Amino acid sequence: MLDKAYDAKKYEDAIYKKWEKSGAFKADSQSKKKPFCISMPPPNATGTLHLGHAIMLALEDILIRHRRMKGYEALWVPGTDHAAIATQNKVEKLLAEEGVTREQLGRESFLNRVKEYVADSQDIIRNQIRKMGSSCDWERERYTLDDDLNRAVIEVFVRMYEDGLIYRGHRIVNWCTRCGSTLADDEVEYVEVQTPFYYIKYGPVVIGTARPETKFADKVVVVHPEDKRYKKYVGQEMDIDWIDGKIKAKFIADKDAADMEMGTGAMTITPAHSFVDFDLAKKYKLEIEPIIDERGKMLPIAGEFAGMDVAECRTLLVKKMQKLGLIDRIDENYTHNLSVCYRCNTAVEPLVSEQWFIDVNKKCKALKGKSIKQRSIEVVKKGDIQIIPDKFNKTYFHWMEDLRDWCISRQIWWGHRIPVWYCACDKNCKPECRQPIVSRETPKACSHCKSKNLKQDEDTLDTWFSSALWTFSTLGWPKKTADLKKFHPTSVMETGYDILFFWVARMIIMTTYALGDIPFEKVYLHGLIRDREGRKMSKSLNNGIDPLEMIDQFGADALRMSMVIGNTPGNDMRLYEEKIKGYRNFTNKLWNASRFVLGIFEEKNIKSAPPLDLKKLSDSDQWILEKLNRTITSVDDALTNFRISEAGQVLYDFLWSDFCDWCLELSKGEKQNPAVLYHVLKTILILLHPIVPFVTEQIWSELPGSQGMLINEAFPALFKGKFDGSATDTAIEVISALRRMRAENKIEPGEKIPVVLYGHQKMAALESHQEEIIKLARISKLTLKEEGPKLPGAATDVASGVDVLIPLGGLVDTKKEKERLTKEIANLNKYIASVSGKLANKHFLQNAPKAVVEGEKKKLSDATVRMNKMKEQLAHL
RNA sequence: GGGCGCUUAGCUCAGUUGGUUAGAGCGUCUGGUUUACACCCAGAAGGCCGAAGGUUCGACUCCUUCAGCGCCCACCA
Repeated sequence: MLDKAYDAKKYEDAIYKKWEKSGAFKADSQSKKKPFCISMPPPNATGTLHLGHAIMLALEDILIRHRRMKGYEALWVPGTDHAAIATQNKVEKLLAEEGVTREQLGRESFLNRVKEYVADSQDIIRNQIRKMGSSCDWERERYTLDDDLNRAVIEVFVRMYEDGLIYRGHRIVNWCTRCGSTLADDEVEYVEVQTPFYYIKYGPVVIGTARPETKFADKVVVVHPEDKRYKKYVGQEMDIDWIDGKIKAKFIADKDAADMEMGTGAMTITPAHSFVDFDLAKKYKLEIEPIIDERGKMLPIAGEFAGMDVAECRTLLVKKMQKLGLIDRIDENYTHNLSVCYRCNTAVEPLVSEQWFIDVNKKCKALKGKSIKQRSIEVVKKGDIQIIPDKFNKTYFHWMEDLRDWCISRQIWWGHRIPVWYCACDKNCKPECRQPIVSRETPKACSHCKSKNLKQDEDTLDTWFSSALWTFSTLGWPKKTADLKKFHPTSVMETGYDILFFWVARMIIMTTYALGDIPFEKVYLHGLIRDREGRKMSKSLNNGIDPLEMIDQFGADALRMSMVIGNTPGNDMRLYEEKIKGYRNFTNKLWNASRFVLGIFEEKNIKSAPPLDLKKLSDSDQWILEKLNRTITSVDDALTNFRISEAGQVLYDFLWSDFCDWCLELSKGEKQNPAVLYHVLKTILILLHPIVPFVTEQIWSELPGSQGMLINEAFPALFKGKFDGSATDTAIEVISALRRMRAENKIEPGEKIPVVLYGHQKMAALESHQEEIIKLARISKLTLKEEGPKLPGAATDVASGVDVLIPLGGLVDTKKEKERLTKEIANLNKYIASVSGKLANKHFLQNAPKAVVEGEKKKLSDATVRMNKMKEQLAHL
């Protein structure tokens, strides 16, 4: 016998072990079944999982379990990501607490330290993924730094290099001075800050800047060609007084670069520390002179400020400029967007550096003669990849179209080492020796001078380079594995919309290149989980909810449901304890309904599945089977089409309202049909299993005659037959009316009352449900007639065409009853007016579909009948 | 500056291609130990579906404008 209340903690871990041990999560690449595959977005191997991971695990597990039950060969590949910068930062912080820097430790020891840390994190993460009930194939678990995956990374790099898509170049990049590394464009975030804005006299003009410390080498002034104020200077070269004496400055005009409205309309350019200026410098072939170095210190060109931090330099430089009379004025309330590193929030310094890039515009055979940009846009435009919800298409296209070459080299230690070597022989050797050697294997000697003195590139690859290969590298590529053949392209990529660019877009880029194929057919993007006030959960606000704590309190099933119901793809949701508690209550409801049904089986000594005779069904049996059939259809449809919330909602309502409130209550009598109860309960367990796998599996194990584990059960087929539950609908409406009337007239709930029903056309329905009506409406004596007279002083109502009367004069509050009837008649009047208005409209009759017109006619006649009865009753009171 | 989205009951949110007298959960109120469940049961109150126009026989649903809120991208010398 089941416990009185469901205690998730008591069962979940054991159930998970049983699943895992049984091999139920394992997918077979040799099977004949149609494949369904999800690559789990690999959590960063840094610490613990949060709700963002929890919602991803819940959604993906629901999809996987549903498709598995539907007969697909379902594969869910788990894994973790080395998360280059994030992990390195974490370990650097830990080291800082010990007073050590990574440089002091040296590359090798540092990497060992990181490996230890990652191994610990992975253990924690694996455990947490299991806690959520995730039915992923642990034998296929991967890590982005696994040897196999490293091979895939190198393979792609070398191929891209050979195809000319990867190149090495001196270009302006985003540089984090704290991480000491480049960042990709989308790894830069912007924060609004207030800084002083300086207007500085630059010869005959005044220029505005928030960063005077970058201006030491500015030698060119750009103005708009139409700007009357400055037209006279264009093309001139003149001596002007600058920070360290006179310099020569040139004036040029550019209609795209200069904006007359902005600032003073004149600007000087700083090619080495501004993306826009860098491009301008290229355009006009200007000198590109660095001012700030890679540690964020001023270079010798800054004269007495050399070696200073940027901030310090700025303060002192402004003082100097003031003395020199160069400062025109200072605007103290200037707000602008400061670019910062997405991993450590340090200000990003744009600077020029020699780095590796992926060319996004170069056309290439492997991309069907198109560029990365073109291919990536094409596969979504053509619908090969479908993004859910589709509002993200536009965002995706927009990002792709504006994409600049992707800087992929990082000056950090943790990650995939770039497979490039340089000949370190005497520099006078041969000019060719300065060419990088790009190779799959460590080269033995320089191919030009045969020197064995080779040095590998110190840099590692952007972490997103390796995660971009995730869908296929995890399946064995570049080897032609059975897994790859069976499961790629994967079916769905389910992840948060916040990494659409970082990850999803890059997977599309890399897969269309390396495999000539899409990485996945659908992209399902979930929203962010926020706190009760709609704020992002964060450490600094301390408003985060720990999924493990919630699982401990309410169970994994409850947590899963709370994140999945009432939320649609792409939209953020708020989550808080009461919500999770509500779904804990649901799991308990399911538990108790099962407990009740199982009790009946025990009582009747039912030890195995009782045969269900679909030809001998009471009206109530048909009623619940019809509802169940509808539920099966809509749950299947909803899950197939990624409307996961709807599937959960439909099941919630069916279990609670239809099954518990009515089916089980109606079954507490002589007409109880244990076979029907058995099959309905069994079907409910299967249907609910993808969403709440633990509680359903536990109940399943207690269900007499259930075989094997629920996880392996097939998704239910519809019960065959035409089921008519209309008599039960009538009974339900009559019972509800009686309950309402009792409450309105303040009849004690315990008190049994006499009731008169005039059934009219519904006599048969009422006769067949007398027992249930008497019981559920607490009736002492039921008088059932086809029709009859109004009873003086009786409370009356009409339900489903049946006159419902409670003829106890003393019990009825006549005044209230009059008020109620008057109000209802007024309502009906309005309603009838609107419906008959519609039906009087020629255009409506002409244009509306027949079914709609018929529906309106029925509405009108029903309402009219009801109103007439109400009027009669009112007259009779 | 460009783009996207949201605005429905006190709160959190559903509402499939336009056809409901607009739904759920929580909360509130009235009552309840009835063959599982107080993590429960029965009942009730509560909404001009952000505002104004338009299209349509018909609009919460489609279009336009506006307001408030939010997000993303670009970037301001």
